[in-house]
Amino acid sequence: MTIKDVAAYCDVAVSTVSRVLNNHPDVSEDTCAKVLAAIAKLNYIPNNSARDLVTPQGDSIGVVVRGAENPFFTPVIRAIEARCELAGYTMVLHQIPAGADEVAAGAELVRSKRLRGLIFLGGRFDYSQHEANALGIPFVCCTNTNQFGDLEKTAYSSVSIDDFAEGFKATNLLVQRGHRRIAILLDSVTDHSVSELRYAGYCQALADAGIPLDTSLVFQTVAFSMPAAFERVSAYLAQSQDVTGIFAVADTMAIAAIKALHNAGLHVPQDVSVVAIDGIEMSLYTIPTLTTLSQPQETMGEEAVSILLDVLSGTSPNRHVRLETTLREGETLGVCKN
Amino acid sequence: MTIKDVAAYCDVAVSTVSRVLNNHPDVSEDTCAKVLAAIAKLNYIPNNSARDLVTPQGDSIGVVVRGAENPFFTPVIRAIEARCELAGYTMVLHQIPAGADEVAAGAELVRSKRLRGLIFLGGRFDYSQHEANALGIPFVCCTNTNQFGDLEKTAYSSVSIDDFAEGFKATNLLVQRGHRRIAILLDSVTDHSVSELRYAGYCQALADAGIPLDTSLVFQTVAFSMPAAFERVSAYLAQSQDVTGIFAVADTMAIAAIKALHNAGLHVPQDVSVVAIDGIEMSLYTIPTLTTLSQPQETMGEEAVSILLDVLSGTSPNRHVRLETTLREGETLGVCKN
DNA sequence: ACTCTTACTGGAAACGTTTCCACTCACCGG
DNA sequence: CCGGTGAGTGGAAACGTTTCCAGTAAGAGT
Repeated sequence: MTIKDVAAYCDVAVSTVSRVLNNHPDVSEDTCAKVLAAIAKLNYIPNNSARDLVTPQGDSIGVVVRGAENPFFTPVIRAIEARCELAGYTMVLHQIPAGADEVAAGAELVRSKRLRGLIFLGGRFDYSQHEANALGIPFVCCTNTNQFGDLEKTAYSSVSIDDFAEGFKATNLLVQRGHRRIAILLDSVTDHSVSELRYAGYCQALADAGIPLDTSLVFQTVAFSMPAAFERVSAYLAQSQDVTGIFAVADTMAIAAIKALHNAGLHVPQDVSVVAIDGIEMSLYTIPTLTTLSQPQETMGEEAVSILLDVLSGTSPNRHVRLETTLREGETLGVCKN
Repeated sequence: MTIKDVAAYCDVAVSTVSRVLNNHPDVSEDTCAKVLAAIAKLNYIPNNSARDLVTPQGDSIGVVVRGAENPFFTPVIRAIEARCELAGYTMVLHQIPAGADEVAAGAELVRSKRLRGLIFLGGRFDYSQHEANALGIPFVCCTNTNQFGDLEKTAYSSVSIDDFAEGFKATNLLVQRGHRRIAILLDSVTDHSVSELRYAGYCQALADAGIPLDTSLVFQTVAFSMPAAFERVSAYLAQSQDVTGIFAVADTMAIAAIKALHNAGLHVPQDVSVVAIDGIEMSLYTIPTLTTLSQPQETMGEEAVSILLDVLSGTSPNRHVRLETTLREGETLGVCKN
């Protein structure tokens, strides 16, 4: 069933059918109606590959998600897909393990699919010119931003919160309530991920409060995983219970930490306060409700697509967008009693 | 940068380059090496549209997810994508609102992308021959199965648990511990979704135990949403607190219910027991840990793709696969004290 | 009645592949 | 020395579109 069959069926040229298909202006009403009827009757479906072939550009946008098991990404991805759809693009989702190299995965995706742009979710915040060249198409780094480098010169775009500032803010929530034994629960401080920036904010907040950094309170885990976070906190509590506040860089980890505290017989927030960053829906329903700096997940996804479309259309150069969190006050933050 | 450029660059015919690209046997080692070098040097990327055009079949499998905000689907989708990738297919994900019509969405997807098969996640369990025809390509209904119709004659495949039996089992967990005021928290009992079957199992379990069905204990909500479940349970508790057991057809709803109970001053499981079906990771970390019948999420996704590939290759006709749940014993199930 | 527009339509090239067919050349056996 | 074989290669058709260009017919203006 091709355009030719349709053309033959209603005795017009293929070009006429094509015009009808693409809403071209100069085609008479009768012809248009006739063709439309034939299309419906024959249940004709245009072949997108052929269309893609002749039109210069593809119509797909790749999304590489590192650590998609984190429910934080779900609304972001949904927003991206919706926005892509609206703009006539197809979202091609590719999920990679938390430890994997998203640039390599992205390059592979570019190579095998017909992508016009790429969005990285949960990757690093830092990409070299060389990596950008290797990718060869515009890309947006979503959910984290390089705070250290010179953003003006980057060969890519980004949309994120100010991770340093938010890490600082979260830690400060604890500091202001008198906590001094404040642990941080994070991924890795050296992989150029969001953890590194939030950790820097944590360090700054401690420093400003005159609290020396105690590395035994830096709970590094892997992959934002709940089991890992649970184990790490449990292991610490088995040794010592002097911690009074925990700043988790992700809601999921915070929830796992609360469970670990609970299992160790500690109460939140009476014995230990917990704050996090993310604002996933689930953390509204934990007991106690999580206090967290909520990220605008939908907006992030939408903004990522918007930026990409702008760059693709040449409307604007690469840019870096910072969004605000909102403090979602839960029940896990209390005054330090010690 | 096309295959012609590569051919010109190393002074061979395009057909030769094509052969190298597709690992055809009869091409000499020297030529092969020469072409490969040129490809690398020129950074040539084959145009998939052109390839798709000439090869008879597309390489995409569509996945329509209804209510993707449910974290239950996350591992399923990941498994589907991994399996597609392995088989050389591209997964095209399309998320639709909980109330939407997945067949219409699927048809639209088939129309616009170049799909070979389709997987429905979280849709209905029942599809008519007419709908199958309209879709025009093989599809798998994943996560639920028609228990009422004659499966042998269906024009589609499915992979799921035995929703009726599991609904029965879950309810029985409560019955066996002496509960008689057992509520069910579900979506809609009449939309041919998973809720309907689990509800039937619930009714059966009650009937077997000689407990009359009390429709005021049937908590219908919409869209498996946590806020809706929370509101529904809260509203009931504001009227009456005589319920001693709740069977939630999804973990998410159970978690919301537990929160509602907690806010109403009731303890789980001392005052009210809660059981659910799903087994999402998060429910291992709730306080108390959720007792749930855990579905093999990865296996479901993998199986869905396997079936689809078999049907596509003609290896086997449409088939219906039933998987087993495993009881994940948490802390939300207790003996009825009344 | 003749040209000039205007409105529409048809024909054909082009997009970048794959694959079939035909061709060349070296080599082998007779 | 010659026909046959087979490996390697080139040429060209085909896939289903879009779009440019040319063409036709009708209607308007002279």
